[in-house]
Amino acid sequence: MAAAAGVAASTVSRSFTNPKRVNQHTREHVLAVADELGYAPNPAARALESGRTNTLALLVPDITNPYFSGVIKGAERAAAAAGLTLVLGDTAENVETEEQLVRRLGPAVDGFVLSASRLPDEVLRRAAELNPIALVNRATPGVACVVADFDDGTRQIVEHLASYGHRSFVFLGGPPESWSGARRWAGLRAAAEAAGLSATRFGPYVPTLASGPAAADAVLAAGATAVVAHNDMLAIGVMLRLAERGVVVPDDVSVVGFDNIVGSDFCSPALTTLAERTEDAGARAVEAIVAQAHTRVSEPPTRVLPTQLVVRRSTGPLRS
Amino acid sequence: MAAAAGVAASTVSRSFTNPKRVNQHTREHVLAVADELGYAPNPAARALESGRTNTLALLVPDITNPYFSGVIKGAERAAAAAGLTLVLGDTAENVETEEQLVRRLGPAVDGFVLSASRLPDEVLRRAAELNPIALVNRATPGVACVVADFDDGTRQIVEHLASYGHRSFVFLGGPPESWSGARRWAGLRAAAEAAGLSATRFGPYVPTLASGPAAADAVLAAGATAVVAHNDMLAIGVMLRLAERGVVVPDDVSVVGFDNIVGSDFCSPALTTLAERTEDAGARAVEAIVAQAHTRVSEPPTRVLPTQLVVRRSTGPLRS
DNA sequence: GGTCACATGGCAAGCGTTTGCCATTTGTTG
DNA sequence: CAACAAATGGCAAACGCTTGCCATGTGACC
Repeated sequence: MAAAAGVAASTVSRSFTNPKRVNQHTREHVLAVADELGYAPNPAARALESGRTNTLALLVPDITNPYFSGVIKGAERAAAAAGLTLVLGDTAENVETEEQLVRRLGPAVDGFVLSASRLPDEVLRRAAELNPIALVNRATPGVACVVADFDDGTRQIVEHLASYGHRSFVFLGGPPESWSGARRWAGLRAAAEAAGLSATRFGPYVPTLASGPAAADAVLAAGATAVVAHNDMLAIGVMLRLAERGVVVPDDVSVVGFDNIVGSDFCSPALTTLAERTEDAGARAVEAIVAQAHTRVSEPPTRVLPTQLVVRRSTGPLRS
Repeated sequence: MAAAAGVAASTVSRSFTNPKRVNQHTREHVLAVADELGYAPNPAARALESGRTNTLALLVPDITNPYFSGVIKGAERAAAAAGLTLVLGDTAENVETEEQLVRRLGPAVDGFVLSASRLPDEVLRRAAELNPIALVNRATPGVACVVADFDDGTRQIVEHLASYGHRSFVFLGGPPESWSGARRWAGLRAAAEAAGLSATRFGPYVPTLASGPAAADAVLAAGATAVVAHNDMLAIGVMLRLAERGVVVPDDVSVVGFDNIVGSDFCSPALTTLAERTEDAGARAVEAIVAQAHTRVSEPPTRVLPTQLVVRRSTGPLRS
């Protein structure tokens, strides 16, 4: 390339990265030749020198889970806006896979967004020393994170149920390792106490459609009038089973989910659910990493994103 | 790293890439030290030397569209199995964005998987000269591709409707630029002719829930007894509107979708839809690229993946 | 014991950029 | 017109790894 343009490699380099350092005329010529040759600076060589790869990795437990689609999209958009390339990794809900990916990708990226990470605090802390890291819906001291406001969200849920006259509800728990699952239950319990409701936790359940029958049967056996499920998939699975058993939602039982996934709007009845701003979360996490790249601070910020209860047809008044 | 292990850099390198070239004992020691130090070879430096980045890019029109989740997951899995890193790009259903991404990522990756590409044949051909490319659900001469068997799939749909006594159906078309949309309609028309049914095409519609009302109303106005929608989201949108207007599916109108997305199983009534093997498609596309990296052939293969009609409750006998 | 093949480790030359430093040219100022 | 500063381009080192080549050590075979 340098030869083709009749200049030194350094001039080509500066034409791309440091315009003011070369004569405008020269620069135009270089760029013209580059365009003609379809030339673009080799990113690997660039990375070698600078140590910066202009690449970010986003790790999620399950790419196909629609809940993470929002995070992915938001991160992708923010990364593109910052001129960064996004590498996507699927940890298969598996701690070893996650750790391995962090290790393997480490030298190849400028930072990690870890969504719903299962990594122990200790491992996270160590990884954060090597690469900028931002957590989504997971918190650990010393690492930047973006979390949904579950305290407020769960309060909204409880008050919504209370306003319909419910005096108690059942929480169908998800995976025990889930940080957000723990936050949800803690929030629900606190809000229930504040509102004078009684809350019971069932489970843990694998939060999928397939767990619906077992969970629904447990709910019926307990004679509950309201159910809050770990996520929408489980909530929908429960509703399917309830319908099968002739139980009417919301007349007999009210059902609430978490996540507001695609489908929670068109299942039957449409599901009342707590919506998180997942795209925002992904974008903020990327921004946090970009900020860290500039200036590392000892105690990175925790951002709390608002949540909103989307009220649909799956909740209703307590049958008197 | 070399210093820490007390060997030369070349020995470290060979310990990782060329085990037989190093004494097993030495190698174990090197790997042990590497593990202790959390060391991993710098991919950028590796890429510089070899020109291979061990990275693949997957471009999809919309990451959040559940239809592509399968392709992403399949590609991710196949890439991981081949020791490749997957870079994900969202083209935002936009030709310029797609072209720009291909250009920008080109030197940084060993190949592209382009899912539902909107790029003109000419551009694709040119890009394929620079990087190995595999297309998913898009075909163009000279480029490897993996496509669903729409001819057979549409035949299954038509015969299914015919078996219920339907004598005609309406196809609700999607975006005019969609290659698979064109294949779907061509297949339906051919199958309809073969089976002696009459087929009419409405649209184009933006294939989302939101287009449901317009499409459903057109269907009702035409007095159709069966509808085949461009995809599941549109099909579900139509069903929601039909329910709103008191039309019973499948008693009054049968509805069929494409894609078998998450949610087609729990919408009401559950949707009869043509399932593609999207994970397989993603995996096969990655494999095609890996194969090309070894040996470039003049006319790369087209792989056709079977499709299967998933019959659920949204289709039924013609009301007599 | 002498030869030879083979196993193994080190040396050093790149790979394509970036960047600090120097040389040259051009323009400015007193 | 001298002296100096600014603009601009080139040179060369460095980034961390791979790999061809060479040096050394070891055992086998005659």
